[in-house]
Amino acid sequence: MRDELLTIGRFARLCRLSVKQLRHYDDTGLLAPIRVDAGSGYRYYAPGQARDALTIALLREMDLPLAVIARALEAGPERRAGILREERDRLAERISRDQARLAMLERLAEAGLPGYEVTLGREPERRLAVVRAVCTPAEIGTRIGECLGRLLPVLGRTGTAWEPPLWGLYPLDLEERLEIAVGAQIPQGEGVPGLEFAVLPGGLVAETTHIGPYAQLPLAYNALFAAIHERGLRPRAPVREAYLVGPAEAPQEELMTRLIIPVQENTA
Amino acid sequence: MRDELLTIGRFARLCRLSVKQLRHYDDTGLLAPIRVDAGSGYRYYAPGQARDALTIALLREMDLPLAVIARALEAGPERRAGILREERDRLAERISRDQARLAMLERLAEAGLPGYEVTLGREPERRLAVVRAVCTPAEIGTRIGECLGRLLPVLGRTGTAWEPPLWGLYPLDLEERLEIAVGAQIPQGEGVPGLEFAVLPGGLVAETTHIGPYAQLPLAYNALFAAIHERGLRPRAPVREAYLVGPAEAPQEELMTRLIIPVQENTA
DNA sequence: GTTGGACTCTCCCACCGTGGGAGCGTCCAC
DNA sequence: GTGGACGCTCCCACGGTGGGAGAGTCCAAC
Repeated sequence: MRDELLTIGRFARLCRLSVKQLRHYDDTGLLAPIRVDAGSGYRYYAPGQARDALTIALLREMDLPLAVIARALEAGPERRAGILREERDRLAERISRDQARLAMLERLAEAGLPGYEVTLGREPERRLAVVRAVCTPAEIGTRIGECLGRLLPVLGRTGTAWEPPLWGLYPLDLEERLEIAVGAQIPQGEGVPGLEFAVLPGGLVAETTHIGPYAQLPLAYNALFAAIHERGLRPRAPVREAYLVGPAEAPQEELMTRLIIPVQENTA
Repeated sequence: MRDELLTIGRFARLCRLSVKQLRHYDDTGLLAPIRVDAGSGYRYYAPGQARDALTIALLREMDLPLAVIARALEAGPERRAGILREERDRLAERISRDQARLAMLERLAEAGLPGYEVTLGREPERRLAVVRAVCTPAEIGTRIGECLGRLLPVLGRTGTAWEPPLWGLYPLDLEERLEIAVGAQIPQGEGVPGLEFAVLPGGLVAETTHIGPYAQLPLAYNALFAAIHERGLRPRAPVREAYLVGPAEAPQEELMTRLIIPVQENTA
């Protein structure tokens, strides 16, 4: 008999969901029982609702948010496939983020937290031809690439004899709106037509060298900032990165980056 | 001057944490400011606290729970490494779970939700020699392997002419305490010394065939249960899996499994 | 018909970490 | 001394699930 209705407990066991979950799905409109007794408030489900409930259980197992599941249930097959593809991409992204985290954790567990030798030194003044950009922290990688794509052709076209390495300039704080820049040191005076000119003042700096993927730079910055503050110094913008061995020259694992932060005595 | 104290806002920018976070870490005892003004309640941080704060930010970035971070901060270097290794393993596990989810999602997005052809049919009675086990849902894979490890040697030793495929028996509901069994069909009568004997009654069943990794079996069960309930039928334990092509014979992608659920007319 | 036990109801709280906002107090430089 | 930036506390929200209290309901066995 198709008409036989099921109480919430039976239905829950049938669909591998908990009673709590079913009530929650009712409250949020995701899956309402086919009948609710007006007097007692008892929920009754039809066997035919098991398909939806099972689908919900399945999609929850893949960690889709309930809101997304709701859209997927209401949508037709083609839109549903689109939604699932979106979620697949979201999940793929999370996996790659997690893999980066895993690598960092690995490194931390083996090398320990310090691991970086921080030195104080003096930097000479440097004159750079730079390209600037504004972005969010997540976009840095892409934006830097774009800046390089604008910087290098101009240097080539104008025959500028720039001196490696390439430089990256960053603010001290990782805010939502970051002003970043990529530059190349140019030999003298007055810059390159079509490129902005910038002077990095010389003076006291703290520095360290990071070897490995850029995703693990935070480890190095951690050590660097910690050392700076422990010495009672104050970091000053912009933070400078010198790309000693860049992505064009070597695989991720062998990238070499010098991190340089100008510092100032903490004159209170 | 090392003695200069920082207000919460300054300190937050320094450590790439939000003010809200710092207050929360104070409340939970993870990182207390070095001084709290008794009158105004203002929190003041010492520059030397930046190391801890930066470490917290770093570990949070790797998604470690605050409680774990707290333990890691208090612990010495060697215990810290141990904690980090644990977390690394946890993360690795999550990644592999997510990868399984990703594969299922992929399949769902491309093949759509139905994808399985469910047929109704009649099964003959089968006599099995079985090995039983009790486990949680997560342990199924391991336990089944163990059962096989107990079943096959006895069959070989006794020279029993069993008929492939191997069978798995499962309860209908995935509860915390699952009674599962693995069995082989034996030709006649009275079983095998040292093995339990079981009879699978013949009768009406719903069935479908799954090709692919076991992690994606839920997709097939979803279709199967949905079809059963839509036809107004009632599933009956035990659910039977026939391992037509098993892990010993083929790679994950080519595993073939027949899912069989005895059903009963819904006599109300 | 009654009783008892299994089931169901609603409502509140907890987890975790973060952010938003209200309403009010404090600090410092002009 | 005044304005604006900054600080404080307290509450609520997100996501999804579980636990538990206290009360009501259903049904089968007696």
